[in-house]
Amino acid sequence: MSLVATRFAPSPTGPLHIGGIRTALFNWLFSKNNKGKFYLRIEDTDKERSKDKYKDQIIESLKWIGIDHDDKEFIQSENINNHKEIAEKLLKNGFAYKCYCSEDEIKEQKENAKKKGIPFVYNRKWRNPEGLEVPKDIKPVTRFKSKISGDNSIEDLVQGKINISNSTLEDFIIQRKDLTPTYQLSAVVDDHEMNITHVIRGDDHKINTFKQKQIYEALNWKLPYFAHIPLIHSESGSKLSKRDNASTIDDYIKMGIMSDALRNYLLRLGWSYKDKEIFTLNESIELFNLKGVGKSPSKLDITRILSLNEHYIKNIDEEKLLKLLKTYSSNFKKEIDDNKNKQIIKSIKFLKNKAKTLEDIYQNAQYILKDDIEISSEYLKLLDDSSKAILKDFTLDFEKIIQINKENLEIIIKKLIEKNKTNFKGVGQPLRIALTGSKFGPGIYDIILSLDKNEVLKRLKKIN
RNA sequence: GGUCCCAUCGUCUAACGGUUAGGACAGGUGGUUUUCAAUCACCUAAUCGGGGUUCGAUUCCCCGUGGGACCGCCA
Repeated sequence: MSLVATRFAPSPTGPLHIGGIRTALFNWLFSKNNKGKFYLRIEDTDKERSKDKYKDQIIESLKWIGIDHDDKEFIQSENINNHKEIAEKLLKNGFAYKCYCSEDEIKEQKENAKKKGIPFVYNRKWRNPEGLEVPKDIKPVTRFKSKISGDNSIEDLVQGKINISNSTLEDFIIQRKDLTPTYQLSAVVDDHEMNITHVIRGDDHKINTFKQKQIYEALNWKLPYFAHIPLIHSESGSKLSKRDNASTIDDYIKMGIMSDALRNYLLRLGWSYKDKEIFTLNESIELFNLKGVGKSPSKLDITRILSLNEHYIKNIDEEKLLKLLKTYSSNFKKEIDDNKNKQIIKSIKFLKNKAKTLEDIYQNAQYILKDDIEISSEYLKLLDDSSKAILKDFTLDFEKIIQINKENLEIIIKKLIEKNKTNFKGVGQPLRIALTGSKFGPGIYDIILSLDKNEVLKRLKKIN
């Protein structure tokens, strides 16, 4: 058994959002840093909302960002018999009891509490069933016999010591009326069976910890370490939810964000190491620790993601960038034909300098990717007679060039500028429009040099 | 409402109780430039408020204020 084991335990009730990805990342990083294990557990005990397609999507998302789990993923519902057995054991040993309250009764208690402005805590009616008659028409739930008095505390690896008064904890349900176990029970049983040593999760689970701790104690099981990391907030300032826009991994992939960039962004969101901003995967494994995790929630900042992405686009190996671009294009745009590879590699040096996303590269490479350049009427208007004359002159000179390079092109263009008493723009803009169909894009020399000579001539002649 | 947690530039964050409170992103100004960019130089910008403790608080304590999480037969 290894010293450290962590797990990521999402419920497959929707696509993973990046808060979840970050939790997974921190767990993964922590276990890698400690040369331990990292497991994935699919918490699918809510049968109505759990979907296989989400399970697959979650696994895909993790894989995309570079997180791999040890062993096969653990499916919580497959362990349901064990959960039930433990519930029985708790019942038998007096740590839990059957509660025959009807749903209406509970509802009434809740409304009363609301009216009085006091917090709702189930009134523990069936904790002591003496003198109560068991109703025949009600299937009972199983409740855990929570401590009523005293204080309780946990030593959290991120939050420090957290105290709570036991009186605020209710006798929570561990088994539904259909006898299926609830989260509080299943999570504890599975964490125990999987020998999880460190539970790293969002701090929305903080209160659960006190409930779960009591289950551990009742069973005489060793309590794992807990680390509750602060949540990621949306721009609006509240907990990131599945309903927020652009918060799933797929949304970022679609935007043309690369996994390294997102990984780096998520790493630095809530965690820091001195002044360091850029971390390779290996660096992040070596340097990650729980001490560096802050306590306050952080806001999602898309410009930061973009700027990190820009950094990675500029620094990644060009062959790899081409591969990513092609994957991106075939997934979300138009497939890039292999016969364009050589040309793109040649151009990627300057294309990547003006891109924040893969989509930007794709857009700026349109003049290469499209065999037929279309010029919108708006731009066509810019090509007046004098511009056309310049293009014609350029064509004549260009045809004569034997060795096409920047120096030779400069000579021609300089000559044209002088002859027409204009500036570089006077020559550059018509050329750009003729060759790319756009006013924006890479430098003129870059464009010409990256196109085949015949292709340049073809495009120029089409204008005149 | 109850319980718990949090609080440094707009954002992400540094700072053994002693720093001109640092960095990054964004923003601004200027240089370079054929468009858009990129790039280079420089600049703006923060310790939530009030009390303590201390020779000295961003840092420790208390109160307030603000924000968040939880309060499901969801996980």
